[in-house]
Amino acid sequence: MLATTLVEEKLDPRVKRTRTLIQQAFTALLAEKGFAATTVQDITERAEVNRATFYAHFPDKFALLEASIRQSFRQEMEKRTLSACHYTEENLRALIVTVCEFVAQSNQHCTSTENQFEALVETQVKQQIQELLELWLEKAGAQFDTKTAAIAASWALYGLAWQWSHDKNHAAAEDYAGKILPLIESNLQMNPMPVLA
Amino acid sequence: MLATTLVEEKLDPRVKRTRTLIQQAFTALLAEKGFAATTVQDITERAEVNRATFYAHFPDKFALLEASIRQSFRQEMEKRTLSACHYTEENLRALIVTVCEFVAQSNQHCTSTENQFEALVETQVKQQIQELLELWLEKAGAQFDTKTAAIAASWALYGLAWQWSHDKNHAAAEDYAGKILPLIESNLQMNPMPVLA
DNA sequence: TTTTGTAAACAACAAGCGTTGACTATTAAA
DNA sequence: TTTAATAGTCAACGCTTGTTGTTTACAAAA
Repeated sequence: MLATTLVEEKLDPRVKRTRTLIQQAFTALLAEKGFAATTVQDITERAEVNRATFYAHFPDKFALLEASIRQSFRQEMEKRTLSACHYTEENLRALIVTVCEFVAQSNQHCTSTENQFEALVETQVKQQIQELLELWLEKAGAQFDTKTAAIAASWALYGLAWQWSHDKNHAAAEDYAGKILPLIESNLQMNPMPVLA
Repeated sequence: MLATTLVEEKLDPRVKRTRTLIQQAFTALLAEKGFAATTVQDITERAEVNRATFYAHFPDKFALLEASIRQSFRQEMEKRTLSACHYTEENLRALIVTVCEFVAQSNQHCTSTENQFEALVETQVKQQIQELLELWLEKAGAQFDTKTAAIAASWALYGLAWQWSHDKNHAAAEDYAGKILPLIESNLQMNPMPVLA
């Protein structure tokens, strides 16, 4: 396994090229055939890279997906400048919408029960939500156990977003966000009493 | 795939025998080698059953695990007569303890990052928690959206249990249950104001 | 430019997976 | 007891996976 620098600092141009080719091929195949149906061979053929080279960069196709998901969700959050800011009700609302839309979009790539795909998305997204919420709570100078609150809130949020996205005729993400906002807030202890419609 | 009756009603004795053998072999191997290291061949050799027969009963080893988990968690709940009763703070506390202990015990079978194993446990356990909580809420005649509340609570509960079980020197399950009880209750809207230590 | 490290290509490997078709054994009903 | 249905066995298949050893190509330093 070649050196995998998370921050892409001074990277051998060959490495950069190969990774880009693999990522592009993967993204395309994901849209075409879905995750389960895509083999490592498919990816390397499309990328015009040797199969052994793939394994020099990623342990398996799951690791590749993991990296893709993490990157694209992070981008989504940065686009909405979520990571930089602090806790407000409006920021939380924006986060909920972001998660809902991201999950909904992800699930287009997986036919019915591509279990492993969904599990990977879940892990990556949840982790980033949790980190963000913990940051918010600490910035807000919360007196209670911020870690525990962030865990509960991130799981609850992801679960609700997942369910919403699997509801075939779901409301607009913005409306749903309004509905579940007090519920998430109660996990963060940011309001005294949640009221669910 | 042979007929898979969830309730074991009038089942060909050969089928019964084969399934039992497979389940037993699987359970043993899980304890010995962990899930990832166990192959279908291992299972069928141990069970003294042809490999093709395995595929007549389960699509793959993941489906087998799924069935095992569902069954054993259900048993665990029944042992504590959780499924039969209604919502009380004490029952919720017992549920939390049950989940914590089950997750902790499950994770003994998976070395470090057996990701797929954990994901399967998560799905099965969460689903059953959710069903139970929804039942409790409806029995209690809740006026709000019980489905949404049950989803949030089950995800939050599982997430907290998971984190607790991965904390290498965690407190006793009973103590932890006491700590997070108000948090879970707030998702179920069963108390006005959670206070986290 | 030459040298040196290292990425990528290539070919071959053992292993596991999931499926198939022909044959045998068991079950439950006529 | 005979018979029809079906569960199980067996051997083989094509395919994907992850790995390895060798050779070639290239990037950055001397």
